[in-house]
Amino acid sequence: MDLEKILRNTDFFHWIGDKHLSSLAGISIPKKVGKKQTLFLEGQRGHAMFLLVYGMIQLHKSALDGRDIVIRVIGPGEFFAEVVLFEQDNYPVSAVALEESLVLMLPRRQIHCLLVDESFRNAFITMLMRKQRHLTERILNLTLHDAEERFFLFLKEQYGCREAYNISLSKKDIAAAIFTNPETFSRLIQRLRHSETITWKQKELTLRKGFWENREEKNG
Amino acid sequence: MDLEKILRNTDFFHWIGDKHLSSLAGISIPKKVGKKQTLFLEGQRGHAMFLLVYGMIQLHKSALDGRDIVIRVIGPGEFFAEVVLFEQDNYPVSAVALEESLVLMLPRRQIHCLLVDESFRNAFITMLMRKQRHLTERILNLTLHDAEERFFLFLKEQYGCREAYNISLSKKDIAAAIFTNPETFSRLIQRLRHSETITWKQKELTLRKGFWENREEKNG
DNA sequence: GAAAAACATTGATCCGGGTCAAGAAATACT
DNA sequence: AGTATTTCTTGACCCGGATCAATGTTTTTC
Repeated sequence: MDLEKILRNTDFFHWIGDKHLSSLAGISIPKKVGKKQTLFLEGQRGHAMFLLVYGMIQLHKSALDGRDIVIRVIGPGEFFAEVVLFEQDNYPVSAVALEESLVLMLPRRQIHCLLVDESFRNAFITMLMRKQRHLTERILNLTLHDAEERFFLFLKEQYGCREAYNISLSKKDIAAAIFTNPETFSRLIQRLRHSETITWKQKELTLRKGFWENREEKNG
Repeated sequence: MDLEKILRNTDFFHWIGDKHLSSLAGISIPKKVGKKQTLFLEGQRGHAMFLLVYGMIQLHKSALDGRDIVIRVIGPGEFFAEVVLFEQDNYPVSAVALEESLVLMLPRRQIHCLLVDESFRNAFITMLMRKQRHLTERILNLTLHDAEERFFLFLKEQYGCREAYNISLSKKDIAAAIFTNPETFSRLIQRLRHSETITWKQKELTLRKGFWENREEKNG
């Protein structure tokens, strides 16, 4: 596996000069995470941020009453846990692999060195801003969309607008990602099946032809 | 008014060397914003971030159906609209003053120059991370607390844990900030009045003695 | 100071979706 | 394989809070 190539393919490292890129590739540590395995726990100390190469990672926070809230689901090419580079040493969320995944660990020290380079710095900060925007969208999403809309937004964000999907996540995990529970999600799926909006057997999810186009008009 | 002193008093600029601080004070443009006045609109072009000196600024986003969602309420000493420094030129939210406020405009160009300095850079990025964490908390808040809890969290965040508050915000604005509507908020207030948890006439809000202490036990 | 506009309260009604429970189906375990 | 455990589905029930509507109250405006 060619780390340098992987890094190059993320939109983030696209901007970086070869010199920095290869030095980064040199210091990044690849790590496989099996399905349901925990990468780190909320509150744990840590000195590295991560880049997801393939797979899917769920970031969640635990409430005092034991409930878990999914903050976001990370897809390939995305960074996470960058908070640990600066503000504090403890991971603010827990990270669990929803599928078999490969991550690169990027140690804090090296990232700090790279920040001296202006192009790297700007790319890094831009990435942070994009995250912030994303979280903002999620708040919007949460308050003014119902479960159905959140489901399709989830599909769009994680896999893009397609007509057929190969879903390896469990329904339970999807339910959590769209802030609902398995029961409600199951009912939602039934409704969509009956209205012939979707079919879903095993891992094969397909949408009614022209689904996204019609949806766009409806929502502007 | 001594800009340099104001800047020095924010936790952010605490770290900055005098040299940078005064150069920043030199380039920051103070601006008064009257109650209900708009500082900028979602989608508008802009090249400056802001620091709130006093007052209260509401950041909100408009949905397609016309509803407005409050992303957050900015208090004195906080930065906002920093997204415009990097990722894109357009403000992603609208900013309206909920009370008479004073802001400092910090033009993008100068901020970029300051980022070359390591201590400034680290403080800046740390500030971004803190925001991210804050948004994350807000998502948690939204999903697992009810209106009552959100109200007290709002009080705590905006004014701290006190027993008496002087509230200049309208109930309507508070309702929006805690993601509910005026009707529900009004009913909530009545409930709290009857259970003798609070009194609230005019701008004077007072909490039952020992309110916060008892609350802490209850919530861990 | 009167009219208009914005804000606040209260009541009646309704619904999305959370919770509890119990069975079915799929996975994992030895 | 057969059992155990987790996941998924379905039904019954309930509740927080949104919505609509009507009225009272405060603030703006001219």
